[in-house]
Amino acid sequence: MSLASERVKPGASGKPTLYKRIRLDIETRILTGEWPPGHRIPFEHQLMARYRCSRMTVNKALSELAQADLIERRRRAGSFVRRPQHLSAVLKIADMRAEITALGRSYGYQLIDCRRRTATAADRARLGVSTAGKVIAIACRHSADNVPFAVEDRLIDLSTVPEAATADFAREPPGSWLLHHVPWTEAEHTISAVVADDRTAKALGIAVGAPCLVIDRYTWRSARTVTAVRLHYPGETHRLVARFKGG
Amino acid sequence: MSLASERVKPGASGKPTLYKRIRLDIETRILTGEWPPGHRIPFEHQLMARYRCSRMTVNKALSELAQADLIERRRRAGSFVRRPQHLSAVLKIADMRAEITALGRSYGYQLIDCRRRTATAADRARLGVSTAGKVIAIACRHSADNVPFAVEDRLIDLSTVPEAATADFAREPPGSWLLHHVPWTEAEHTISAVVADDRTAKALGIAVGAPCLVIDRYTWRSARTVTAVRLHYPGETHRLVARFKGG
DNA sequence: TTGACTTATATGTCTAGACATATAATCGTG
DNA sequence: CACGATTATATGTCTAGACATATAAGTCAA
Repeated sequence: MSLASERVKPGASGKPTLYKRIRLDIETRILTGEWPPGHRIPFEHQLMARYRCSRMTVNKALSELAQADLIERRRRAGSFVRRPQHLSAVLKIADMRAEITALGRSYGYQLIDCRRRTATAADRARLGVSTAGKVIAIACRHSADNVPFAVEDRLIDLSTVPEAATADFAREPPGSWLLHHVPWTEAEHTISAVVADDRTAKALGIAVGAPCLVIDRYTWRSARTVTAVRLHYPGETHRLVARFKGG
Repeated sequence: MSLASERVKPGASGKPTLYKRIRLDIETRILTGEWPPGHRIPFEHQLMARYRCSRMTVNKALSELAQADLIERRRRAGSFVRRPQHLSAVLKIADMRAEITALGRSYGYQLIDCRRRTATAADRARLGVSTAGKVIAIACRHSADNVPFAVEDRLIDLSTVPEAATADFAREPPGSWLLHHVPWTEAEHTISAVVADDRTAKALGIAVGAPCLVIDRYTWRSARTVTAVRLHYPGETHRLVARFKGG
């Protein structure tokens, strides 16, 4: 048996691949606190020696850890364990139709109100713009198996998305239309809880005072506001669920 | 000028690097709908030809897109645009103390109740285990600047984390202790909205019937349940915010 | 037609180099 | 001592190969 055979070979003995093992090793040390925030991770060339592999392999492991925000990489200085992030939510932008049909339920859509107007002061504040261009204000409802699923209250900035003026939002939900016509570069989500007011309760078919989950989403395309949307979900029945892996 | 100079060089003209450009190109086509869900992305060797680069470069771009769940890669078959994910939330596991101090507020912690017992049927159901081992049940409160921030109701499976029996949860919040002593491999979050019941209202110092944001978190370590925790936040004042980039 | 075997192929991982680039550390100078 | 120039170094990206592996597709026999 040659000396080289001591090296961990890919796929050897059913184990995960080498770069995954390196990643998991480091991740474990971080999550157990053995390497606390601020700790400098061994340099790539040190990890090369420790795992007897090439730099690209340790680089792949470290890059993925950096992508996951577990470590921070600084040229010339090295890689450092980051402070744990705040409790933060990341909600993927998705189409309500896709969301509902993926649950195996039939999708329904009703346009409640759609009007085009010059942005009011309130509109400008909500969109975070200072100039008074045209906007479209939309109120609509999404339902699953003919039961109200969410009500949507949306503002679209026509100066960013002029094509939206020609879209038929009676036929197509604005979320779907935007997702298919406007690439977004940045988004912000805020999740909160409220109790249903009269109008929301009526639209969702729930009691006034019942809990609602509220999601506010702002979307930008290269520093220009695209749209601001507020979604009300009935809190008793709707849940946001996410499962994810740490390895 | 040589033929090779036609190739996009790293750092040329202040542009992003090549693999990032490839990633952005593909991402844009997906997000605009030009490549709909199910569409097969050009094979790596085709992208090599199109961008005149090595396979490792396109592989890095595609790997990152796969990590972001935008595409799915299947051996021998190719890479495919994934259906948009459901509206799903990813909440990073973080320490409540870190979360509050990061907001520039002082952290406070009060243990309300802590008892060790053999798992009841309800405990087993909540933890998703079938055997009746020992558990620790904890109720506590986190506050920011002496104002209640969240109440926590937690169950720890002692058969997975026997060391927890010796921890002093009157001194250290169980979330912090676990984060520093137990590496997790998987987690699941559920966000919902409820109205405060009597006990919750009293602990949070809000009115009965006021909206609350509820986060349920389950944590596993390699197929064994570690802990189940339910957090109640006052919905009027607390918000989960996340900002993220699409490029 | 169906099931078992074979083959072709796209992705998954890895190597041993290379040059680019940001920046911490050092050195010199006013 | 303060500040600007230089240097060393760790990361960032890339190449042109290699072999491993899962699997779609084709082949052949029962």
